[in-house]
Amino acid sequence: MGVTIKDVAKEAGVSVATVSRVVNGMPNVNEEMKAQVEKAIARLGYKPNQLAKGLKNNVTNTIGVVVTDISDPFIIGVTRAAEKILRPEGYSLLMASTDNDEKKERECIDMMDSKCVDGLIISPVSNDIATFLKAGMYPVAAFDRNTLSHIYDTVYVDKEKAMFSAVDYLLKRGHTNIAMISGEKKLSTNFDRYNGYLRAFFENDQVARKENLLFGTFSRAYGMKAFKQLVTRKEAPTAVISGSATLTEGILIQVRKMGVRIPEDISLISFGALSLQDLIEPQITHSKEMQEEIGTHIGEMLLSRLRTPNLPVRLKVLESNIIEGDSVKTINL
Amino acid sequence: MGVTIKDVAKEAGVSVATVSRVVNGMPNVNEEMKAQVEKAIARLGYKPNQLAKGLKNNVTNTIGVVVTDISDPFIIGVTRAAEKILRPEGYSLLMASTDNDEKKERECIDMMDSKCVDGLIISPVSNDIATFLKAGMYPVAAFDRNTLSHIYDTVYVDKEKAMFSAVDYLLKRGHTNIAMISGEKKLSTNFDRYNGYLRAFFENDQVARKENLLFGTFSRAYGMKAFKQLVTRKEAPTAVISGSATLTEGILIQVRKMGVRIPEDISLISFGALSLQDLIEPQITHSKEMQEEIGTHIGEMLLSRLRTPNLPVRLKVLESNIIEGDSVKTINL
DNA sequence: TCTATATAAGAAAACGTTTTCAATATTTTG
DNA sequence: CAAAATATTGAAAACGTTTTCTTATATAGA
Repeated sequence: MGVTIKDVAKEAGVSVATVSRVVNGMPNVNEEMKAQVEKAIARLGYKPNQLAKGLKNNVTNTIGVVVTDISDPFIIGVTRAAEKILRPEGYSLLMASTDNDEKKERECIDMMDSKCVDGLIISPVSNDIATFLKAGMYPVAAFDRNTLSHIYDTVYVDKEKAMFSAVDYLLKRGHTNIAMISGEKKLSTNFDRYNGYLRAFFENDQVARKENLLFGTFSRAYGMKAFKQLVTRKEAPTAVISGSATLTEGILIQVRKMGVRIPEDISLISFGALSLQDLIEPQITHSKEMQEEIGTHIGEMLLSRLRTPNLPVRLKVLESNIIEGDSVKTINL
Repeated sequence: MGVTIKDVAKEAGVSVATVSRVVNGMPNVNEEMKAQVEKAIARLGYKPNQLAKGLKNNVTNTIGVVVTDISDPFIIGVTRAAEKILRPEGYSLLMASTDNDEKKERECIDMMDSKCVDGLIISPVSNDIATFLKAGMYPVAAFDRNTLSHIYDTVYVDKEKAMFSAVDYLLKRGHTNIAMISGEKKLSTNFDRYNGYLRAFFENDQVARKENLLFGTFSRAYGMKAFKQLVTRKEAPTAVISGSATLTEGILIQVRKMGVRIPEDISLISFGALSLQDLIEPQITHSKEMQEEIGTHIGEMLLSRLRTPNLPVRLKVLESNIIEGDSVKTINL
């Protein structure tokens, strides 16, 4: 469609091979010729076709990003941080949302595959992703879920520990009826949280109640719904742990709607800070989502593996501590 | 690298032409052969190489998205809405941020060009973008800036009118010392605002002051800085208009930091609602950014033009009305 | 039965690159 | 100055597709 290397060759009166050599800065090309060719390139405005280049060289300078939802602030934060690492190295990002749907995830990966991405950034939904991913055999970096950490480079926050800390924090302050609102049950991140939740109860010699663990979707809507359900129970929990910033937003909207007071009526701990945390009353006690750190690590891991493919598989576990606000009340025993 | 059409042909004992015909559902292929080929495809797990396909057919099923910053909530909102339209039709999104830098913008467009995107979504920075964009001649849909509305399909919010409404609203309530905090001065959107600002003063027989128009970047940091500067002036404005939700966030953080009261000490109108608007005191009087509407229109425009390229150029102008909150005080004259 | 027409399948060119290989021109060396 | 080494160039194959053009086979018409 546009100007091809052949056009440049004709314009400069040389062969396409020579033009290619000039374009790619190969040695052994006469200075005079080189100047000729460069002039022709400028005159015609030639840009190498990356499709053809990719087909020949097996390199597209494109990284696929397969995530749950590209409009989720957490995901965006991670992606943007990774982009900051990858873009300066010449990579661009091909993005697709899976909406936490295994079928869509598979489609996305197939698409990335057939578009020959050089690498993949993924927050895996399905556990058997490896079976249909291995065909490609390009570098993969996973985050937020640790189901694939034995196969692919992974960076994730230790959710078991984070949840343990949150529950322990609450138990130590006299809460025992502690609810957790989280996203899709099948995600490994939720299994980790579940374990952390149980361990905290176990170590504090308390007994957890099954009905206090609520799973739905990482959305405002579910945050609202779940919180409402909790509050209207006969034995409403004295504290709630929210699984993500987005869920917390929903919870807070519901809180205001129902006129519930935090922390007087119910205590709240959030996984992930709100984007306008500072402007909201009360300050929410939370553990950081660490989008920046995750994204940066993901970018760097991918980059290093693109350069030296047969590195050993790496796992980067980040720890997130509780940052105290004013949303937890101490109960007198 | 992976399984090619040649492998399938060999496996099925037919020619590549036949395989291609089967894959693309072309007529004139024997049922028996077809079954053979399909079995071979399944056995080998063949996926057509989109690079090769794109090279041959001039179709990549990829849409380039060249925007100021992929982590800006407004941009994300638009992009996600467009993705909802485009993805089901088989397109995926190749994203790049320009950071409002003309050079970067040009690089991004060149990159999209050389990766042979089928179409482009763009919020243009530079005004002479058309000169280096025309080479490609693929469908382009622009938003948020109207500099290219005579050349490319464009959807944008009438910022002149929106700003007029905001200023008029304030003037009618007794404010005359009205500041505006906005982003990069060179952007057309700011020129429109400037015009709206002046027109409101003119129609209300008031005189505008040049020093009340502040331009910087669409960032929290600039919102904080500009607001501080305004408030510490000897003749501080009685009202501030913020050019974007992100700027408003910065302003509000500064407001809290400095202990300024809204609207008692200073009134505020924001272009764009905060994501947690409902949770913040006071409710901010604002005009909607309309991300969803913009993104949906962009997606639909692009889609229709991909299908029928020689449609006349379309311009969709959206109107945004003032939504009243509690952040504007009426001054007794 | 012989020719005309559909139908089915393959061979090969093309898309825009890179790269190997062979050919030529230039320089160095003895 | 001849031979060997080196530097420069171009022709052509290859990457994985699609598609045009043949060709072979089957069906129909006379």
